[in-house]
Amino acid sequence: MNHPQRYSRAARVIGGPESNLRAWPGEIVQRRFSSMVSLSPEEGRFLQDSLALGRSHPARTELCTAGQIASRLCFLTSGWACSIRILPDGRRQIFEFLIPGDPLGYSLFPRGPEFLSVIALTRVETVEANGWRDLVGAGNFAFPGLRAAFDALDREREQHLLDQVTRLGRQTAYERLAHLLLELHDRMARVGLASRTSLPLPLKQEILAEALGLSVVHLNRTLQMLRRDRMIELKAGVVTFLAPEQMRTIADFQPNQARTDWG
Amino acid sequence: MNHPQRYSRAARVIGGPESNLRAWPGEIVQRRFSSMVSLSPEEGRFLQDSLALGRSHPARTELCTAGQIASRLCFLTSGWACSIRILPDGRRQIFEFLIPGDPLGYSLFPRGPEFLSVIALTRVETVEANGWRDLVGAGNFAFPGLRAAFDALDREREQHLLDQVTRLGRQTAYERLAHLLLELHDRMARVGLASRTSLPLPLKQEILAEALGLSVVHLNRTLQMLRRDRMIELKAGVVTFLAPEQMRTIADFQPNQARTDWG
DNA sequence: CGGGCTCTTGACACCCATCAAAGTTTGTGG
DNA sequence: CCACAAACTTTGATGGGTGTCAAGAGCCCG
Repeated sequence: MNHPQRYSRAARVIGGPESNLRAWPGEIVQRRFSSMVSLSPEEGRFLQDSLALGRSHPARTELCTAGQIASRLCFLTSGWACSIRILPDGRRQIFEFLIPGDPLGYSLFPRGPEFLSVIALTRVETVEANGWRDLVGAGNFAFPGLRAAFDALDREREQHLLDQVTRLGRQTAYERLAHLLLELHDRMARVGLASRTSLPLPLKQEILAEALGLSVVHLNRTLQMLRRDRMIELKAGVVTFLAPEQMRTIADFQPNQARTDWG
Repeated sequence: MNHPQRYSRAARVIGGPESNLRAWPGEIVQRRFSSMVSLSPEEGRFLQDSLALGRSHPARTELCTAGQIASRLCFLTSGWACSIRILPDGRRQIFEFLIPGDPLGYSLFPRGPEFLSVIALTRVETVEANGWRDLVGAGNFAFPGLRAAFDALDREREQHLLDQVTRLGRQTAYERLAHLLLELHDRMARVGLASRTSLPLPLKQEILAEALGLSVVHLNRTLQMLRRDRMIELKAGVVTFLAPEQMRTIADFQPNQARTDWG
């Protein structure tokens, strides 16, 4: 189901993110960490050196279950995934979207799929990190920046969940969708995968509906309302924001607050 | 606004939980920890000795903001509280209820009240714990049981949030309310504050509505449907479960999975 | 060119919010 | 202990947001 592939650091030289060659997967993880904290040169090197085994997974694959201890620390380096719960009667609720740079449930504890599963929404590339045992969970003061980064990742995940609760509990379909699009744009932009006004969004409307607690039909109509109001354009899987400030107000969108260095 | 009061361990002798005298507040925290992990005698003693300053807060008081670093570790020893977000237009969304034994946002990071606030729903007693710096966050292997307990607390909070998302996103009002009541009963029973079939619930319907993303009126009607279907009785702030198994099926309620010792 | 997917649109029903007002309980002061 | 006010619960009427069912349109891919 997945195809292991080893990277050497040399690959970094030949392929940047814009290159046609396969990009060095550490690039995106590096950007993700830098968007939250400042790493020392040693920490940056440790991070790069720890990233070893790359894998590719087709869409719809289960990337990890909460049923197994996530002993290996993995990052998404390309593609989209989500964490989801499936109810016995087939209803599906998406908790959170995962984009390149995000960790794959590194804090998962053995719990069944009725608790949570992580599923690839597109073709996805992951990279496995080694030597993190002493950094995650147990304290390690040799790399305070990396520790801070993991704390920030936890806080960011918490913010995503709380925002998700607020959307579902207290916002209309229109506000929900606007808020989610702004969140995704914000996150993608922070790792350099979105321009200031546009967002590549390779998701079926069914997926957005499952995240926002709506039916596909109603999600479609809401999307069209956003277009009719000239809030967004949507062509070929790319959302363009036409009135981002107004949208932020309508959706009560608060930008991410998890970063620790405000300088 | 709050009235500090010092406890000595001797207080444990004179007042048990059923006593008219003020109960030793560590009792409930002890039960909370024991419901998740097995503590060694030394760990139990450390836990008890760390609990020092008790405080009392009237209902509607703000217990802690996400705006201040929660440098002090606090536990709720009596009464109910909740974590909540208030939108600019006044809409309110409750994220989670806090019951006796629960920690009060110990992992909070400086973020404003537009992120999250913790508010007392009834008169509330808290107790402050000292000497935990090295146990929470940084690794401490002298007390593996306590470390495991904090991990379990994190996982439980995560479960509550994911359940909350599922309720709001994919369940009907009837299922939502049933699920929440079962969760609260489960949690209260685990710390010895609920019998096998009943649950003291000192909450206004308005509060339940704010947690479940419903209007007060509709929450009231849903409550009556549960009564009409002879699922519950509700008298004088006490819920009695008449068909708990059937209710679990309807609400797809999964009991807590965060505990580490399954023996 | 045909067969799935996905997106879109329409019709209809229902769940739930809102507004309003009547009951009921709780709290408070005399 | 009573009287009264305030808060909370309950009930009714009405409208709107959203789900469901169904069918057509666009698109991709074999």
